[in-house]
Amino acid sequence: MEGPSLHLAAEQLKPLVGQRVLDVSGITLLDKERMQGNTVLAVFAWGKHLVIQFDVFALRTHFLLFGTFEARIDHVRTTGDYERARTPKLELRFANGTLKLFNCSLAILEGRNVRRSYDFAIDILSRAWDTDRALATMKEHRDEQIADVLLDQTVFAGVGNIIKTEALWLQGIHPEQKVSELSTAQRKKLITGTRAFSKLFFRWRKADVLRKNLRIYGRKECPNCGGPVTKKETGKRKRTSHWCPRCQPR
DNA sequence: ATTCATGTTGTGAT
DNA sequence: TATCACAACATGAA
Repeated sequence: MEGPSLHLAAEQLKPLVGQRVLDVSGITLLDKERMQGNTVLAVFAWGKHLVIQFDVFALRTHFLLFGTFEARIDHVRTTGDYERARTPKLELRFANGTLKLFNCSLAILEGRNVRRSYDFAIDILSRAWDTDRALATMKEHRDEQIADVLLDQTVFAGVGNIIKTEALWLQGIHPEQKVSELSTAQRKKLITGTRAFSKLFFRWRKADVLRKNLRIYGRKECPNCGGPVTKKETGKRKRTSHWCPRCQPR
């Protein structure tokens, strides 16, 4: 799950703020009983994290590759997911609804305001996003492939393989290009383009029309030139990249 | 039936 | 010390 999906989740779960946890269950090994009777003080997303703040601690969820959640608040189903029979890792019941978290990595963060421990300047979807900062951090990775740097959560928190792939295609940049081979203008355009695409991703995801709007990810032909798309694991991260060798020359 | 995938962390070998 | 391959987690869609 990429950043925009987490920001959407946080938006959907806002009605839980002020609600008290009436019941806790699930197969997590965390001390989940701590949440029993506790009130949700805030819900927010940072990068690929979803954070639910309680009084003196917070619950941090990372959905990794296979994670999903299901929420019904005021009888409204807030995800496109269907009812799942399997046991949630964690289930929280409130007076106004229920939240189920599946196949995710959970952690308890100590603190009354863990939001302060997150640096929102590197969250691709945050209002606090700092392009100059990203430009500067990028320089510290000049020998790495750009596809690897885009996935680096300490540089572009929230960017995942789809955003990476689409953003590179939109800018006509080959995923295996090294940062040092890109001009400053190219880097700037890539950064602002990645952020702009992330916002589109959010909008499409919300309207459940993401897949059909992806132009190169998972495609066989380049929508720009009609040529064949190359699909290959790239970089030290060995994540799949799709690119058009004609429109994204090395 | 098999393979692949919107991801990260930890371990042990080199 | 750094880097790397690999494992582990765990499920749905094609």
